[in-house]
Amino acid sequence: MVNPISLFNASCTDCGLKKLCFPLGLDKGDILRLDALVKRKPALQKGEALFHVGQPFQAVYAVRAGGFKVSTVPASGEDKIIGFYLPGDILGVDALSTGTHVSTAVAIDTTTVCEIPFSALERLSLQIPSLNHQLLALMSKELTDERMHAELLSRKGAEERLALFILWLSERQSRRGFNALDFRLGLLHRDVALYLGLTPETVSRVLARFAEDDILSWRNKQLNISNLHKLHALAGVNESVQQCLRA
Amino acid sequence: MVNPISLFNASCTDCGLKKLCFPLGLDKGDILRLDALVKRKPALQKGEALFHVGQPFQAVYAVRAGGFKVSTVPASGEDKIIGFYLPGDILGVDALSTGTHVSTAVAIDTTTVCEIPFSALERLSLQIPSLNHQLLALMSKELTDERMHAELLSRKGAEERLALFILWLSERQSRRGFNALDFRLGLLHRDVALYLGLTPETVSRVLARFAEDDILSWRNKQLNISNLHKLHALAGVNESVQQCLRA
DNA sequence: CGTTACGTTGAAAGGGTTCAATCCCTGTGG
DNA sequence: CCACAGGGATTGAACCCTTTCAACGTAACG
Repeated sequence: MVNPISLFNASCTDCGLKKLCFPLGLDKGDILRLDALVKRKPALQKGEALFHVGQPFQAVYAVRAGGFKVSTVPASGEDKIIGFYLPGDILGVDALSTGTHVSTAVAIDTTTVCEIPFSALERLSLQIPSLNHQLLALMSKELTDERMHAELLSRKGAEERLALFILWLSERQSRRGFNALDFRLGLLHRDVALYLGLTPETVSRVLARFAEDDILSWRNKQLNISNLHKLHALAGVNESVQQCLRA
Repeated sequence: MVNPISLFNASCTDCGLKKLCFPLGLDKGDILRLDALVKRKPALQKGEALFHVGQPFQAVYAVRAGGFKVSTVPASGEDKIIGFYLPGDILGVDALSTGTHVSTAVAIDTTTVCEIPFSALERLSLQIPSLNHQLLALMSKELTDERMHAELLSRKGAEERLALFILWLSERQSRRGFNALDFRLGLLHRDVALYLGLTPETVSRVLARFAEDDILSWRNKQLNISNLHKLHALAGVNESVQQCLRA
């Protein structure tokens, strides 16, 4: 019989997400050294927190399945939401400079992560230049994401914000090898509203309008984009945003 | 006679900003090695660009005097503004992962910078762990700043946005050793508006209200805060924002 | 099957934007 | 030294969109 734990404990080498995750750009030997640091953790249930504001920073986490919403307050996402993390994303690095987590990550679904103790990672990165570069690139990605968030929030209209947000999600889906036009989205309207600086009511109304115009439908956590072109137009995508989308 | 170029070419060791800049946390010898990489550049005039969107990434820059506004478009800040950089700040790192600048930095005053070639910096950082850590901390600071930007943009009211923004500037001033309640601010209302997702008209109106209520005055590029307490109240500062402010 | 939380829909109200006119400051040239 | 031009700042009024508050519908869970 195949060991049932083998999948759970899949090494970085075998992981389907290695092209999105840390191993990107590392050679086989280095991946093994990285792999030795990684601790696979038992799954978190929806609503459980991976880390809290104020907690000491000890590790970064790679999402394997499920996802997180991250907010700046201890409560489970009642305040402003500053980001979403999906499979292949790495979270926790925002605590790097202070040594203390400044945000709280809450699972939006049943979620599994890989834990990578940071002190060991930092030590290893001094020996593997490309890993060090990876670390910087990771921070850079965080920066790009946060910038996209600001871009979203600076849009005046609710339609623009939502259209661009969904376009972004779609882009992220396709990067993970999933269908970019039809995918599951475990987020609540409320979460999206908190992320975009809107109210759930507005989100609902805009989505209704989108459905009306045959642009997309989002029912029962399933998002289906039927007219990508119109969505692009509504989002007001320009060159610089295009770059952020691709990043 | 004292060599007039000596001030211009002041080493990191003698620089008044070393507590804010890269050398932070480095010992004397390492500062010298860092210093060897730094190129002091002639001053930029108001409106001149330090780097453009699309330009290859070769160096990061530390602001010595003056300041920059950074936007995501090639034109000189006509579109959305994503950040301001003041003395002691380091800019350019957002190009790190792509190798190409994704933003344009334009001087808002007569401005002098130190240029640090990045490839050399990255090489040196592999030899000096604390410098490597500095690099990560720098990225982390960029992240915090961008998060603050998102925080500002997610505020619903114009008063809240402006109040918090000014509070933030004040905090940055005091960190540089300047008067936190009365300082020069080379920004146009228009720049602030573009940064905060508002119109110049709204900024003007809110500032008029602030002056009316004896909270602050901003005339002729001179900003004077007369009632910090009220400003805090208007900004709706909470714990997590407080942390961002201090960061 | 009922409870709870989320989603939807409606009408009213508030605040920022927009557009346009005027003012003010700066720097320029006569 | 003064006059003029230009860009930015101010002020006013009308409009539009989001928020707010409330009620109702609906899906998931025990």
